[in-house]
Amino acid sequence: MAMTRDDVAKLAGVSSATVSYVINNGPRPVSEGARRKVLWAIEQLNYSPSTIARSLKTKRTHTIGLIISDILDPFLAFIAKSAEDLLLAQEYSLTVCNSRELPERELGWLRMLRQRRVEGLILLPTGANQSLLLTMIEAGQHLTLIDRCVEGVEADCVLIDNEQGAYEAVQHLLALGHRRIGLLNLPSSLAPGQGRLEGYQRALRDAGVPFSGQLVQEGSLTAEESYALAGGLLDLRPPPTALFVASNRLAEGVLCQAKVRGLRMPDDLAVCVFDDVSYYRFFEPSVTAVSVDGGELAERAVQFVIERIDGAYSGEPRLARIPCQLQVRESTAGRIQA
Amino acid sequence: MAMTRDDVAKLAGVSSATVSYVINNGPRPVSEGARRKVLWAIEQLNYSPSTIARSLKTKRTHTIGLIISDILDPFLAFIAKSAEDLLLAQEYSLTVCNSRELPERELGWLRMLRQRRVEGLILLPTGANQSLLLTMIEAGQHLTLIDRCVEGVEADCVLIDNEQGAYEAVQHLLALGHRRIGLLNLPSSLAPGQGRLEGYQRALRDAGVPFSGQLVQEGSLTAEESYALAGGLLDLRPPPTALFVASNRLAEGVLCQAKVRGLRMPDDLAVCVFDDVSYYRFFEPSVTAVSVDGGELAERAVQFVIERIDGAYSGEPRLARIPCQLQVRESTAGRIQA
DNA sequence: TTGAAAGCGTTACCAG
DNA sequence: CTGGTAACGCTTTCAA
Repeated sequence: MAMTRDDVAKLAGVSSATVSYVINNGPRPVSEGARRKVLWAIEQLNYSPSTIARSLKTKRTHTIGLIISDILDPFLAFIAKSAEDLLLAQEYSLTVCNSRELPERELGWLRMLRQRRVEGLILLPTGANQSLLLTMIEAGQHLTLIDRCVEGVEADCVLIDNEQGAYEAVQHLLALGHRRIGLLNLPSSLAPGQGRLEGYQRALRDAGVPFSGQLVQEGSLTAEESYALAGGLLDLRPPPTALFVASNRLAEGVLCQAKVRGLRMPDDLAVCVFDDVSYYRFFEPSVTAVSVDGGELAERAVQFVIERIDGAYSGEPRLARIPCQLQVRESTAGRIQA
Repeated sequence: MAMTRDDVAKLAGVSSATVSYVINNGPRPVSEGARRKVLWAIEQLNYSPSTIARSLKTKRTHTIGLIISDILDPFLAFIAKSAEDLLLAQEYSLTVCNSRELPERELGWLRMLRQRRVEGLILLPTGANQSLLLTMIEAGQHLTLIDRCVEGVEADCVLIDNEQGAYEAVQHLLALGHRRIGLLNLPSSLAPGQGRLEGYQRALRDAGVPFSGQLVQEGSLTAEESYALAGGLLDLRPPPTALFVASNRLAEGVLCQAKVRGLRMPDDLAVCVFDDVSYYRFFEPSVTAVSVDGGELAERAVQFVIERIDGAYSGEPRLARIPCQLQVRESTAGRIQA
């Protein structure tokens, strides 16, 4: 059913090489007559060239892979979308994979992408699979890590300034007079959780407020889990007057608890979230958040990986750090601003 | 840098055919000794087989393509994720593309996926590009349409029961006593908008409430646009007492307006949205929505396409219709239920 | 149980 | 300007 270049050549009455040259506009010129015939034959046969055969020959796939933990996370979805757009403009296509934070699944995708010979890889790593990553790098795979580094893996990396973002958020809560500030954190075994915890601690320290482990809970992906963890924090006696929540997924649990318990924000509970999500603006009350420009993150990651592919850069691993910005809204500041 | 099967064969001291057989577990048996040597050599060389060469030979890609309008739409993201999971379990991988509702972009992705020889295609169509779709089908491409049909294109199709969902939603608003119900709709030129409009109209008719074109606005993707359209509806004199909003993206504009104008839901304005999104549950007030099981939609679409590929089904185009369910919450019913 | 070899659909080199 | 042809890395048939 599928036509090949030979069919086109036959119908056009030229050689298959000529067909190639008109399709690729080069590398050598083709007479106008031949070109016309070829184009006509392509049209007739509905011929579509095979990327597969082409890749086998040229050893280029024009594909880059992106592994993230979960496309349902609005922040990650935005990164994926931004990366797709940026890459499309450079004639690359993007294959997006969800690791769900599971090393097993990450491993599977890494293998798969490797077998597909992606030319570059952008990875939000689980932290495991170091040995495969190392052998891939050694084999010449261009890799850019995002959001987290991986111990022992030297690669370009685009990080978020977690410590700074968390510091500002907690400082803001402290400035409002809160002294009993809970932290619902990502696993502190991973860099983002680590950084956010450090920012939290430093802010407390700078304000002379003692740190209490009781006020810190850690968890991750599922909605049920975050709901339960938030509940644990709110059950403390006395309860925290403010919560700093380390991610939008975790925040769902908190907002849910606030609703169920009838807590009014910010009076009964002030809430500040790391990761700004579109609906926070019109939430009731609107939600104070630490925002990170996902587009910028995607841009740096894409830039790093494309520069490696093009050979525009081939030196030491680079590090980019995306700054955060605190968006003060009603969930902490009250109806100060709409 | 990248090893080939021949390198492995050489190192293992066997033929390249043998290497193939151990990698693929067949189609013929390999002696334990040879197998062991091959495995060892693979390990040594960090060999990773090339999907590309394999595909060229076998004419199978084990890839299916999914084109949706926008991965940032939580409903679509959920479909993409569900499809990925389902396909992964059957050893297929999924390539997700965003058309942004633009025929141009859709065309580009269609061509790209065709060149990549995807074995199946799941498409949320813009409605354009019919001729390419037809030639692809004619060329044997397995296609499943989701959410909308395309005029003149005969393919398996998984639709949402828009008319029924909209009918129930509006009926619910009517039952609460609303008579001036605005509709913020998707473009009615597309099937979903069409169906939702029809459900809206039928509900009014059944209740003996006259239809007023004034109360209907149409628009689509961008946040700014939906905000403006919602504003238009709310500026009517007298304003509608209730709004039925045809999608979660459109609803952002409405919720935003409600906040800015200080409208209290449901007293000042009752709101019901088509598409249930996770945060509606803990929104303040929680948002009444028509929910559609995206997982089920994805499942049917994947099933259709895989059955075509396997040859398990090869008859007439099939149609599946996913039912909707009204989730009554506070934005219409008041604090009746938490 | 094994190896040799013929393709798969391209690209690009080498002669004309 | 053009056609023939040798790869690219793999699978699988055919003979051994």
